[in-house]
Amino acid sequence: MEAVPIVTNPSRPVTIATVARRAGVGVGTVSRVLNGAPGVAEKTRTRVLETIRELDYAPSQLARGLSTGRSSSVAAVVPFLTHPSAVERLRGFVRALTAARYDVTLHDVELREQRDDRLRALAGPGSTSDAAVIVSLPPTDDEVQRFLDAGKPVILLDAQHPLLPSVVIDDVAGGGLAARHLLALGHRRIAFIGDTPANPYGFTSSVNRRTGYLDALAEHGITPPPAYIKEGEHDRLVAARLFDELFQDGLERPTAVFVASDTQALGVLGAARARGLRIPDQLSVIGFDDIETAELVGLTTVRQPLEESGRRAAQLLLDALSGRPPEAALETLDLTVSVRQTTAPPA
Amino acid sequence: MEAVPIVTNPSRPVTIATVARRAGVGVGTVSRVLNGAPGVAEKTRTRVLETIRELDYAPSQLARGLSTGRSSSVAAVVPFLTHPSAVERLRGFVRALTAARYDVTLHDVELREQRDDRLRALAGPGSTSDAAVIVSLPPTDDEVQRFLDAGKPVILLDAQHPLLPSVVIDDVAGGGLAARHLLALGHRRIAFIGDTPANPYGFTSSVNRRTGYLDALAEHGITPPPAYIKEGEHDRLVAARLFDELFQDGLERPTAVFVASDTQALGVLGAARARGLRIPDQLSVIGFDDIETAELVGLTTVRQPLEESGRRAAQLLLDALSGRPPEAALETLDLTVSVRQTTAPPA
DNA sequence: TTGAAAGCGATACCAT
DNA sequence: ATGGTATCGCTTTCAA
Repeated sequence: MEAVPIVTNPSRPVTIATVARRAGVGVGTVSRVLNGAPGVAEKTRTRVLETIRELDYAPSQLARGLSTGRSSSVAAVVPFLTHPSAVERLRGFVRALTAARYDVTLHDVELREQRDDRLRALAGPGSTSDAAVIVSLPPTDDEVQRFLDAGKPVILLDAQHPLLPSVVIDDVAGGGLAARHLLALGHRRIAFIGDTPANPYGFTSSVNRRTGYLDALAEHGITPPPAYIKEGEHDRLVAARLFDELFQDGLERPTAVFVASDTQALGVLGAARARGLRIPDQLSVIGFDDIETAELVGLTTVRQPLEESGRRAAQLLLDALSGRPPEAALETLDLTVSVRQTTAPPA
Repeated sequence: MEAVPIVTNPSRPVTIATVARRAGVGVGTVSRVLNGAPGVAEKTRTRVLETIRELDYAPSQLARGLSTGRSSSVAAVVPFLTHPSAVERLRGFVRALTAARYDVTLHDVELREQRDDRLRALAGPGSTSDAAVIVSLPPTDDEVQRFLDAGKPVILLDAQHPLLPSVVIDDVAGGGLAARHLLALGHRRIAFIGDTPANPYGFTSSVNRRTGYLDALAEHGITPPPAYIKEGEHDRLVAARLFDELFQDGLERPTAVFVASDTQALGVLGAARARGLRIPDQLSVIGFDDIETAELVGLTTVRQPLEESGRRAAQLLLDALSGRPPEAALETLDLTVSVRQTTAPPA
């Protein structure tokens, strides 16, 4: 007794020609039906549709793309590992684009070199995607120019460039928000821990948040000692180390610390716990971003609408793709302070 | 004075023909160079390569795909929002596939209906991807058959099917691990909170973990009262509610609870805190998965190698794509207990 | 070693 | 309203 073959359909793959033949029409007609083009008799349309169903036919996206010059797919360049916030943005982006029947190809960037390669490849010819969103990575002028030359719409999300539509927040204002929250509670000795300005990706949010923090303090006539400002690689453990440095020298201890990202704030929280510091009684901590974990651990933080930012970027991209002029070159999202359990008046 | 046009390259896009013409060779030769095919004189190859560089040419993936029948892209179907663990798996997967020069298209699935649509579309003709990985979603026999018919390799990650290579863990063993950790600490009244077996996606890990838990308890002659076993939607807040139910009736309070996923365990932790329960003194909590947040909050949990599972799935997929026979139809990853701060001997 | 030409599977224009 | 055909940009025979 022979083994029953698993493959049900050993025949040639069904193409538009198969459908046309079977339905007794030309390929042009099938194509019209497929694309809802006008000028097809109702009776014909029905017959074709039926044949399509019988054959379980679906047009090759590849062939369609080659023919039309559009692939219905967009690229998302994301620092996947380094930024949890990027994942939440991506979520909003993918959802909105899926709803619009676009595919999203994911380009994880964790190394400087990858970043360069990806941007170069995506902008060039040969790339499959119709457009791209770049998350948290400011492109250089040359890179932008390449995209422009290629005629590919690009949206910047959490990054900015004069020639590209961007969805951002006002980091300076956000830094001010954080500092003022602490000031309002009565804190005067407020430290800052953030990302190094010399980071390989060109992230600038941390420095801007620092500026906002310094401005707010200045308004209150406060100039923090240089030792209150610690910057290092955007990493939880590095942030913990920086926090510990605050306790070395004969430095007067801060009563509060503003950490420029939740990821780093989480590290600070851990380090503070390790020191036996009661939070918020002995030390207030405020983060920035409001990633999901922030809520889980009760971290007070400056909230930016991460998922919504993804949706907005998607919308701008869809606008650009449909040839509509961008509503605004620069879209700035609102910030609020999510007050939770890590901030309180100083002892 | 005229405005300087931004567009540097108003000319027709550069194709393989452009390169061929410019280099004074046929397109076939350029193609051979592009693909490292043998039989090209070194001198010719150099000239072509140079021309390619001058023109900043890159072959159209679309055209190449249409011609070869392969697109160098694979689909990843992921319950993005419902499972944080899925993101970590995806990370490993994307990394490995990027290294192998494949594109990954992301298919977020949050609704039952989306799940069905996506699987159907990806298996059918017309789909761009050469293969697919499906994360945490067990496909039906019909769905599997469609993939098989289409000749598209599929790997299941955190899911299982007799006809498909799968990367999984032994959930029953894992449940046992969790229970035995608590038993070893001296606990006897151990509750269980998990995902509902009737979930719309067909996730089965929770029931299996429950089985392992029950078996381990039975080995110690313990049969937990039915009220100790709570199941509901896989959601943090739902888990918190289920936990609260443990305190209703005249039920003898458990000294420990095994929660079938970290996401749910985080909810339980919150609910316990809200009740003023000191953890682990008054109550031990152990989760499952070891997502990143688990470490941050100090949750004791059963650890499965999430990112590595993604890498393994990628490897299996690459094997399948290169026609090598799958090394094993079923790959089972190791589990360990990450002991942190939420478990201790009962008071 | 190389060039020419036939597909790959769609779309879109041109007749009819 | 519909069929036929050129076209998209590449790979891959087939000759030379």
